[in-house]
Amino acid sequence: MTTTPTVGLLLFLPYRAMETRVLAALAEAGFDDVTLAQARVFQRIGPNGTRLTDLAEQAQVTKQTAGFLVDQLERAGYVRRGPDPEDGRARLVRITSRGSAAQAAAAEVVAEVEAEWEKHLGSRRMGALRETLVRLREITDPYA
Amino acid sequence: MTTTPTVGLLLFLPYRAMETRVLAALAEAGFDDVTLAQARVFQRIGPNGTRLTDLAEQAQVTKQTAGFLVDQLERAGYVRRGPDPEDGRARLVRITSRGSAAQAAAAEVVAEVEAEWEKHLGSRRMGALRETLVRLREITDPYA
DNA sequence: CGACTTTAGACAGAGAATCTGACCATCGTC
DNA sequence: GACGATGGTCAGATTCTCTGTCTAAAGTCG
Repeated sequence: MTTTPTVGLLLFLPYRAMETRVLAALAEAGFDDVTLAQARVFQRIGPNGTRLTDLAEQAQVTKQTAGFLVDQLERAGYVRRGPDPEDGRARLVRITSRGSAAQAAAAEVVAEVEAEWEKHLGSRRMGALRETLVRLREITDPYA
Repeated sequence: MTTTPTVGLLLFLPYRAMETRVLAALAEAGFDDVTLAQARVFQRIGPNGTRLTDLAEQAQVTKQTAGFLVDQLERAGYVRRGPDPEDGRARLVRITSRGSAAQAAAAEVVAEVEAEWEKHLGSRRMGALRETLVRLREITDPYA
């Protein structure tokens, strides 16, 4: 198969490569109880906490699913649920110190992989890629 | 959150948008019994048939999972399993006429979405994106 | 204020997707 | 022809995800 795949699939390949690398590195660093699905939600928790509904929306899963994954992250000590001062119904999912450590480890690998990509592509192309993707996000991400 | 996400996540967003659009269009066109997981495998079946093991490898799932999904695609009439003339152990997964019809419908939407992207980005940027992704594939896709 | 609608989240149960482990048949090699 | 590697299946367990239903707290409008 020497046919060039669609842009869609071409986008997916490096994304998956990144995801795989990050998850492997996390496991290596002792965070070996995080699953891919959990990481996809975890990744979206902001520094000041994020509501479950927002997490669900951004990860494009139902709030039940998001809740299920947050339960696990909570049991593993990566996040905790707290009240939302601005809304009595809502609860904020916040990152614990263990969660921060994991995030830091993840960020390190992300930087490493991005550096590899930049080395392969050249910094001009890498910069253009980043910029193009940001523009593309405008029409492909409803939560931009 | 106005922070620019990582390139990894930026790659994912348009990919998912494409995937969602294609699946919705397929459902619209009467192919409403295909799930996302099935489509991800289906997408990789070549015109001359593909072995289960190859499908599994490319989709990065176990051969059991690939087999499970192919079972469903077969039951729904999108593919059929046949012998592999070159290897008695192997069986080739081939696309049926119904499968081809679905593929054609999918290709149509892909072209449509890519046209939207090109309109938004401009043809120069779109071309550069495609080229950059092909290069990036060299170091991120073990099956390139 | 008080009734109505919406929103945030949880609980329960079912279904889909994925994995590990064990197994058989065929291929390639020596 | 024996032996390790490869392609595929079967069985069972786990993980992920969804639909449906429910409660509590906002928000809206008379």
